[in-house]
Amino acid sequence: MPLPGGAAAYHPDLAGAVREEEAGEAVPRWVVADAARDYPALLEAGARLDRVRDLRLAERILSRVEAHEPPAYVVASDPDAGTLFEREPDPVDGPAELTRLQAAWLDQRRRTAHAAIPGLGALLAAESAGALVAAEMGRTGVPFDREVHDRLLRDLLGPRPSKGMRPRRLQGLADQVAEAFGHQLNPDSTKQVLAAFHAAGVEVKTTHAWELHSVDHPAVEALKVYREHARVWSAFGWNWADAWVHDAVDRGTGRTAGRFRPVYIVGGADTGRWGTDGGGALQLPHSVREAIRADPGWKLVAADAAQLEPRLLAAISGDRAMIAATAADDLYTELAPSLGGERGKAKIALISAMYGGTAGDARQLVQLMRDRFPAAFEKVESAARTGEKGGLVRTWLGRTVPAPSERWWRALSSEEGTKSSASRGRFTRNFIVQGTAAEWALVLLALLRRDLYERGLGELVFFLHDEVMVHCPAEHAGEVSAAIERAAEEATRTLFGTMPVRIPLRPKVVDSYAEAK
DNA sequence: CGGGTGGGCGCG
DNA sequence: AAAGCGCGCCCACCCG
Repeated sequence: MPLPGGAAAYHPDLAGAVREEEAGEAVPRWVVADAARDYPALLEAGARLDRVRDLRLAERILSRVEAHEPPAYVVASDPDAGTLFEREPDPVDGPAELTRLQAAWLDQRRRTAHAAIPGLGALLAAESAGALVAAEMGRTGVPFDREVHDRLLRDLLGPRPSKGMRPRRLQGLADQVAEAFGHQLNPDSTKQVLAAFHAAGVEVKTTHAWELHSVDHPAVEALKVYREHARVWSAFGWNWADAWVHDAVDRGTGRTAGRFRPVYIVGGADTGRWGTDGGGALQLPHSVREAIRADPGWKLVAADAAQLEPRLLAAISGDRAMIAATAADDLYTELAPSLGGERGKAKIALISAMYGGTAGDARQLVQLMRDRFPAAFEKVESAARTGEKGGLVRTWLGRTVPAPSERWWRALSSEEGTKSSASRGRFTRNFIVQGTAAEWALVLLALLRRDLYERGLGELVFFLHDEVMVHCPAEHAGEVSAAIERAAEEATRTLFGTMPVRIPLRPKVVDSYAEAK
């Protein structure tokens, strides 16, 4: 499917044709050049796509899969190479764009087969489904109550100030910081704050909260509160709402309702996690979440996967003892007897193993991991070792790390080499876990999206790494909760078959996002 | 003056 | 300077 604008040249009503095909007996899998670019216009015209292959997203995944070997298309002995266009379906009398899309799609299909990675087809399908979800959620938006948001801001900051001024209470905090130092200064200026601490005889290297934590000076507390409030004001305050919250006309009632409409970037992170382009949807502070509210008569069903990454580490490593522990709702509590005795220690042991932490208790707790869960430990260790040497690692379904840069290889033989090598090792160590978690979530989204649509239960409105949120009529909330739990189960089976790993998604029916978690 | 970078901190 | 992963966003600051 080429871009809607250009498509009009040879199809006067693309959206209409799409609607017709989608309603037909055999639902197609559309080949799209770039759903993020092309799908919103179709949605606007009322044409929903059920299944697609997104060539742009697939290309990125494939090119990284292939980074370790010569590209398939220059391998002369490849029997497919010469037959590419012979296998092409009916010739198309369309713009060159269509021919190019078709060739690109066939090429990707051949390369996918050539890569011989069992999960790769599923990954490409899931990534493409993600593109649909992202566009649909971006269009739908998160239900958002501007009045509640305004009240939260006023309580925290004081009334909305005129342009160029700090809110009253924020200015009060700035004054407190200045008073504590005994002179005027801009608390937003690291340079000035650092100089002020030095003048007061406090020899800190940075003004990070964690470094100031152990500093005994009256400015510390005021500065901490100032920064918290300043962040809400600048990144999630009135100006943010003006830019990102729109009014939507409520179905039925005709009332207008606020909708926060971020722009999601599918696969924005190397690990396959999503990013956002403006709007800060993935960093919404807890302090403003109360403003995310269901419409009257509707509910939000918010669900998050507890300890997603360690559960996936258990699965991808095949560590039998750890897989058995995933039967528990709280993995950390379950593993505490084996990992340091307390829940908190078990958590540090697992997180440090996945992140490559060595400080404090971590080193010792990671040793416990090695002793008690050797297969899980070896999985992340070997990923780290591979990365340190410049090797490539993959997620369960085959998403591959970007190859190290030329600069990285050059640095390897220099003074800096040890540091960059260790850093790369921590990245690849974490990549296999975070990346597999991202693809589990993608599969979940794809399954849930279809189920919600087919049964008309509600709409996906938010996704955040290991959380999903559905907005639905109150009477559907129970069914939506069940659908979410089922989708999680099905996603787990899709990735891991009969392996007895458990990855529960816990739905909670709420009126406001602040009540979730 | 406008773009690029680093500090700092929000989220998972 | 997190001891340890992945991001985005804002501000101050620097440089051309």
